[in-house]
Amino acid sequence: MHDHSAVHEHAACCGNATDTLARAERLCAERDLQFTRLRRDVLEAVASEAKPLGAYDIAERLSGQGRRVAAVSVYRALDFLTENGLVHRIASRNAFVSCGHQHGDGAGLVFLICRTCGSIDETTSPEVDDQLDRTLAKAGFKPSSRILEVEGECGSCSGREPSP
Amino acid sequence: MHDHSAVHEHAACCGNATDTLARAERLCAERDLQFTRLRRDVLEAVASEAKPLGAYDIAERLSGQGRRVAAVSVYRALDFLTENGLVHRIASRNAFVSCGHQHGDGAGLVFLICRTCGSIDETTSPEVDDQLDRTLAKAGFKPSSRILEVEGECGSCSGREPSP
DNA sequence: TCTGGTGCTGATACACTGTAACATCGCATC
DNA sequence: GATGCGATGTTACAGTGTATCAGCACCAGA
Repeated sequence: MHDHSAVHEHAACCGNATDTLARAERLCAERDLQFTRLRRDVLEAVASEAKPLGAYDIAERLSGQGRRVAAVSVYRALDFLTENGLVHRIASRNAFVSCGHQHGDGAGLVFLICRTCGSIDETTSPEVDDQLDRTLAKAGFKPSSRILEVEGECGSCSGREPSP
Repeated sequence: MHDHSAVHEHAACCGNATDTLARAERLCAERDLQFTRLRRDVLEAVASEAKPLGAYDIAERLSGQGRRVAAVSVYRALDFLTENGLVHRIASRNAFVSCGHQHGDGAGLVFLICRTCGSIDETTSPEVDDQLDRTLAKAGFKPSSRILEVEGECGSCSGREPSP
């Protein structure tokens, strides 16, 4: 069903897809939102990859076997999922990853994008948030949302020799 | 030639376009690079707006009067300008702004994008950089580049009443 | 039960963003 | 002049995202 030959071996991978789905289901029940089949399938597709997926990739994965999922439907599902914090958009890649954490809604996320294996990790850093808030206040700027994405090499890949 | 009816009144605007061009000329001379007409025109277009411009916007502005500038040419010019730090790409908008500062090449920039007037300011913050480096080190991640973009309301706009 | 509204999905079309490939031009160098 | 190189022009196309309208399920209320 899905390719495991790649380099990544993140905890965030496949094993957690079911967790993510369960959490989503709970959250939607709490907020009285519909966790429909399409939304579930889109979330599952995203959650089963540590790499970010494009909307068209997702559409392709969900299509086949007599089912056709158009990209536009995927976008709508992704809008829903991002609004509810279940999925994050990676602006620098025009792609999406499932949210691995249960952070408070307001938490400032840092995305770590590995150039070598293509995987994405997310962290939070209150210290960075603090300093950033201070910087913004000094500039007289009232933030409402922010994007912080770092490209580089992840721990697993820098431990490994670069492939020849 | 260009619309001044808008809300913004940033110092970064129009008056500085000539400064930016002069700096670009100097920099290209130093590095033995060609500062061609197209590159100059693209930079001028970007520098004369505090708002980020899309590549197709730029192409449109440069076209007319018997001249036709295709978007692909604009992209090439933008590649050149971004590689040399004269222009920055705003990932969250798929758009470009001219670089207002003379920061060292490695400096971590923070882009402040105003939702109300659409203008973009840029700052740097060594403190944020410090904390971010620390966070990345803790995660075992070696950064090579990063994006930090904040959306919100700029000082001039939050002083002003919201338009009805 | 019927009816109307609301929210989700399907489908088509289209706009915007970005790249590939090849031809041409100008310029420096040999 | 011949050659090579970088920049630009041109066309075509791939990838990303939105607008719009139609159908469908489901629920509330008459």
